[in-house]
Amino acid sequence: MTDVRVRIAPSPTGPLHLGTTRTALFNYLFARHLGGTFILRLEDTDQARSTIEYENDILTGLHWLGMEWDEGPGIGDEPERGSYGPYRQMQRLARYTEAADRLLAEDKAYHCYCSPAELDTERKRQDAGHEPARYSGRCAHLTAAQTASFEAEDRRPVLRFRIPPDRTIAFDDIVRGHVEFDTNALGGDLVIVRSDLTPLYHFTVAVDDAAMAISHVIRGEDHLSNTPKHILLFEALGAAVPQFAHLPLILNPDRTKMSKRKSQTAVADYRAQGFIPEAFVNYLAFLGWSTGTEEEVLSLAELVERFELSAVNSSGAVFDRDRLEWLNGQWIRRLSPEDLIDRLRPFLENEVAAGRIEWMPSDEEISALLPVVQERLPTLAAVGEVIGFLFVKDVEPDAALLVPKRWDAATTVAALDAARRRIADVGEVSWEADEIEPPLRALAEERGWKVGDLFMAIRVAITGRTATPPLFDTMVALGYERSLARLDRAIERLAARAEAS
RNA sequence: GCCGCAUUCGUCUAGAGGCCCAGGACACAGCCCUCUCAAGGCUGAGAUCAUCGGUUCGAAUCCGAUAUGCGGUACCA
Repeated sequence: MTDVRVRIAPSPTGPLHLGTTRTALFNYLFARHLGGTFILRLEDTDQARSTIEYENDILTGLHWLGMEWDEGPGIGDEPERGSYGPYRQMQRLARYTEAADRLLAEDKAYHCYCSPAELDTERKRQDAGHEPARYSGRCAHLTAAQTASFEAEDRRPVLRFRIPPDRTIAFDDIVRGHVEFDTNALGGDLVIVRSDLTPLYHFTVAVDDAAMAISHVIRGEDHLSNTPKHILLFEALGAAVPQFAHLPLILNPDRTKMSKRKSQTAVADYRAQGFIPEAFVNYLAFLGWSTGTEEEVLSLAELVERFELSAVNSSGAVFDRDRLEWLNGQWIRRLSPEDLIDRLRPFLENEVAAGRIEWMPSDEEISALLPVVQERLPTLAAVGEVIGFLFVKDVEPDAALLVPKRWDAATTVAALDAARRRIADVGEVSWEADEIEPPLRALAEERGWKVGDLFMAIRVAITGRTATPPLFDTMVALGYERSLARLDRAIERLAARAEAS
């Protein structure tokens, strides 16, 4: 068997897309599982839309997810690595020109002088007549005189590849099985070089896959219909035809192909929202594939071990953010404390920058909080919600929230006041959760209050919210003085309000 | 229009002729745990396996038709 060489070929015309990422993942898993080579090639021939920012976003995102490639740009400090380069199509232009010239010389391609407007009216006419849209082949056999006349009109020709008529192109797709196409339904001769002499996708992909000795083309289902064109091009180029595997599409909730119009598609956005790479990769791997066992939470290395291309599904998969969040929580809970702190730090800094918290907690403070925080984080970005109230000078509890539903304001003031005294009695030296809790339970029992009501009043007074980590751990984290101060403030505010009404 | 691909709980999926009047997970509901929120545990609801016909002793699994959906049909990738 020949060497396994696969590639991901993103186009830097937008930020790293979820679909591209999933395709990259499956290529990566396939290559690593078989000990093959994983290649990154940048398809940047659409100069109008490609930018260096998008290119960086794509490389950064792929690195972030841990899918290291063996050949291509952006490996370590090198501009690129690998002996099949260059890996940017704009740097391979000479190769496309050479291949195009060859096809032209062999009469497998020809110059076409039809203008876009002419082609457009032709298509409209076909559409109106319920005919399949296809290029008529008007320029397929021009005489020297006709060519000269077009040139005299200063028309700039495109290069068209001859699609042979009446042939059946068949291949065995690794995920879909046997697929056949009639070459008459391919839309006629294919433009492979623009009138400005830049090459087009179908052409560059075949030239490059051949030149880079790609053994398996693993890509989205949206390319299935293009495959016969590619096969014809491989043949014309005298190259071996690789194996194909067309992956099911990732879908919007309405089951159309996932788009940024209807879904969040940029990987960088998920990263910014506190999803971690372990979860992301884990989630994506299970879109269209599964191990066949009941395992759900698997690392990249475990996925590599289990991956089988032939086990990939053939029907599209709706992206389910709820499930991603669940997996993210699973992975966050599996992180070591040191690791979690490192990953949380930028999100806390972001909270500071956004003014949602007033200062940056120290590593020691975060570390002390971790046991109660870790299981409460669906995403890293949720950290502000969970412990942010500790890192602001004051909270301003809503008076309505302060009063438990079974109580009135007067009872609440009395209860907070009594609690404040018990808490003060604990003293700064004994300031531990186990020391604070018993006297407050005793207080509730003495007064015949529901423990939950008392604790809720204290919780809101101290944190300003009704959902927090365990109360006494929270108080310890806040500190003796600050806890008492917040209680005082709450009592004051509530008393003033009670009087006023 | 033409060509192609697909169709199992709301969603991701298991299932490759009898183990399936269909299993797991997310989401949802209830209960337990519990100071709230989570996490965790248990239980539940949820799929006439798109429809029709065929092959077979037997079909979610094989074949055909139909329907529906999606993808492609560019001097985009």
